[in-house]
Amino acid sequence: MVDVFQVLADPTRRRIVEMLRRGERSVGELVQAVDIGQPGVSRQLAILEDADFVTVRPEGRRRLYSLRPEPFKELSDFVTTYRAIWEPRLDRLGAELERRRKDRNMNKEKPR
Amino acid sequence: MVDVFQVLADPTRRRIVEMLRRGERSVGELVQAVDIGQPGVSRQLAILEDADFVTVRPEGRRRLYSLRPEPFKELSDFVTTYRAIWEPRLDRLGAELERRRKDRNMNKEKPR
DNA sequence: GCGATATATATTGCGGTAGTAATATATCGT
DNA sequence: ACGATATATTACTACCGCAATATATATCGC
Repeated sequence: MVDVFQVLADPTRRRIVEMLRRGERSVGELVQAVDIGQPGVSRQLAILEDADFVTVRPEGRRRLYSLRPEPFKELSDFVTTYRAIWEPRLDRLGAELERRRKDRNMNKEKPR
Repeated sequence: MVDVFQVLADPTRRRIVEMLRRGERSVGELVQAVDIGQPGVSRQLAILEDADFVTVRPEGRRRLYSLRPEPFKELSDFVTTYRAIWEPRLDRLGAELERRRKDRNMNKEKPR
C-alpha cells in the first residue's frame, strides 16, 4: 500500500496518526488509545511505516513511533491544487502570501 | 459512505474529481477519461454526490457534474492541523500570515 | 539463563465494495 | 409517436482489507 488517501481511509489508522501528532508513542500506549487489540495496532503501524507515515525508534524492549512529514506534504500539495474550489476568496493579499510561501519552499523541495 | 478520505481512497474516484477540477463534465465525458464502464462511473458519481463532493445539473438528456467546496475545506482543515509536522518552517512571517488567513475565515465559517 | 513483558507475524473468517452485464428510464430529433 | 442517445439501476461475482486468535521473537529484571 503506497497511497496517502488509502492509508488515511481507515479510522483506526487516523486515530493512531492523531495520537502521534502529540509526539512519539510506544505500541502499548497506542493500544490503550484505540479500540482494537495489540496485533491489530502492530499491523496498522506496519502499514503506516510502509507508507512512510511513521518511523520507529527502538528503546529497550519498546518501540517508539513518530510521524514523518512527507505524506502530509503530499496531502498539502493536493489541497493546494484544489484551492480554487474550496477557497474562492483568492483575493490579492491571499494570492500574494501564497506566492511567497511557495517561493520559500522552492529552495528546499525534494531533498529525498 | 460519508468519509472524505474513504471517498478519495479510490483511484477512479480521484480521477473523476481531477477531471471535474477543470469544470463541469457530463457522464459520457467522464467515461471516456476513466478506464471503467459507464455504469461504474455512474455508481462512483452517486457515491461522490452522497459524500457532497459533487452536484448535478441536468441539461437536456445529459447530466453535468461539478465539484462542491465543502469536502476540500474539510481536507484543508485536516492538513492545517498537521502543519507543524509537514512545515517545520513556521517562522514569524509564516505564522503571521497563517493567523490572518484564519481570522479572515472566522467570519464566514460554518454557514452549514 | 529463566520467567515476564513488549511487540511482531501468520492464519482464518467475514463484510464491504468495485467492476461487469443486463435492463430500465428519460430525452432528443424527426 | 418512434428510434437513438444518455444516464441510472439492478443482480451477480470476485476480491480486498480489517479484526481476532494463536504463535513467535526479543528484551528486561533477577
